[in-house]
Amino acid sequence: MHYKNQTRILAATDCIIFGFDGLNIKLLLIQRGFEPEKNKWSLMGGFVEPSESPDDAAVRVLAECTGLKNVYMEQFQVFGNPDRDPVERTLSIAYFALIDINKYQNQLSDKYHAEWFLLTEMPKLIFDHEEMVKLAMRQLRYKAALHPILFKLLPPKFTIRQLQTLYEGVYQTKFDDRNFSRKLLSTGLLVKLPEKDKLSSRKGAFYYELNHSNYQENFEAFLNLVPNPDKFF
Amino acid sequence: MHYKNQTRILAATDCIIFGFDGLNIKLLLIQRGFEPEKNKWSLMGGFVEPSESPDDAAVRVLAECTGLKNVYMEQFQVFGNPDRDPVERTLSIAYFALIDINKYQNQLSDKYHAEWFLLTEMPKLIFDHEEMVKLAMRQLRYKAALHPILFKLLPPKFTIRQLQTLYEGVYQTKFDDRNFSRKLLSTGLLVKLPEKDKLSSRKGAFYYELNHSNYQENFEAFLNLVPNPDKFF
DNA sequence: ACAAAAGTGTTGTTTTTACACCCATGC
DNA sequence: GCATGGGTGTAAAAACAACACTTTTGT
Repeated sequence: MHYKNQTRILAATDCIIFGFDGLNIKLLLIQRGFEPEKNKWSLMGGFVEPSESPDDAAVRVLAECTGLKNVYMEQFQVFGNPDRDPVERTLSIAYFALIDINKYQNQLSDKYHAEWFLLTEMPKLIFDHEEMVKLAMRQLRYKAALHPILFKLLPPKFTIRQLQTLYEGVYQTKFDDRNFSRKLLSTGLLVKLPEKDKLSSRKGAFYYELNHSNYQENFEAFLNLVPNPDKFF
Repeated sequence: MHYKNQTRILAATDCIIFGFDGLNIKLLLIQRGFEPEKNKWSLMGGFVEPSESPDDAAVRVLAECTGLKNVYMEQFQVFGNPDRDPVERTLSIAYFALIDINKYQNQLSDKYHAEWFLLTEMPKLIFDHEEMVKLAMRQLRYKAALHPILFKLLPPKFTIRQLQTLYEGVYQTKFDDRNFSRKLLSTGLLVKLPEKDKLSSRKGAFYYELNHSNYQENFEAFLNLVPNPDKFF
């Protein structure tokens, strides 16, 4: 049984993969492996297979391209202009993913020619992928202003300074150190570790890790680590 | 030119249409006009046509079913389990819409057998439409806690009491009258009109309307009309 | 001893909450 | 004149923003 007189179209997922190099937000891009636009820079994407949901497809594609599983991913928008893909009509369900850049070991970078790019040094992308990046970045700012998602970009142990640098990179602004760390610590999301990071200063800065049960419980609660967040959208 | 060895699938939009009857939130449902599940209750939906984006399709379907244009609509989630439609695989891009229930004149209710339902009196729905409704409601609560979208459910002139009843309906709780009206008036979104609504009390309550330029400017700003919003998600 | 980053407290302001009484009117 | 919902103020608490100095330690 099937529906009559309806047009079936391709469905794909594309994923904006964010990482943080300690100073700036980066995007993981690949050189497209097939025609058209072969070897042009592109987001990681792939078609939705018959047996999988779009979410499944996005997870699979990410795993294929990066070797990573259990990654934070969020569906944020469908891109569906009839002519967005010149070959044939393709709906793209767009996701953004946040990964700890250290976990991405370049396993597959030869195969896919993947590379990290600063947002300011991003090459031209195929199709409507630049628009996707723009919207993903906006979505990231929006969501991160309310919920503690940026932790997903950091290694398990991190200093408050690293976290603040991350927030400052995302919002392209400076936050007051004292207010930032006070707010952060008052959330109860962090556990202070006995070790210090001695790489970035003589004195050394204490490492923290997430209190995972608190983190999960408070994930949906509205946080306010970003002053006047709406001015950034 | 087309992509080889890929499966094309149907793409549809479904729309959760919210209205407010002065006391409670309602949903507009229709009896499905074709097999399978003909005459079962369903969300308003339709297939995405070759020449239109999903957003276009959602707008068209809403106009066809209700006669309404320029409606507030928001894409909120793709539903794509391979077996969600028993006939054949169909992706559904889900939207929610907020309409002034008075504007819906039942123009087409005969054709589509459309009816308003309280959430508590909703009939069984086809496919995964009940899950869609649940998620749409959650999305509505989330968004309305931050942005002044609920105004879209009211007529152009309304009293503060009506608005508060609306918020109380959405969050199923009572708000403090004085705090609510103070917060609301302090947003600068409202303009007091000289007329009063005399229907609901002897004294009469002043009507307000939106200050449209302020409204558009502040739409993205985070509001706080709902105390402890996260407890509702 | 000095350079470089870490860490920490106070104060004034704003925002939020909780709470109770008078007002205007139609009947 | 009374019942009904409309409308308003205040005080205490909490959250927030602005701001500067001391600590640690490797060189």
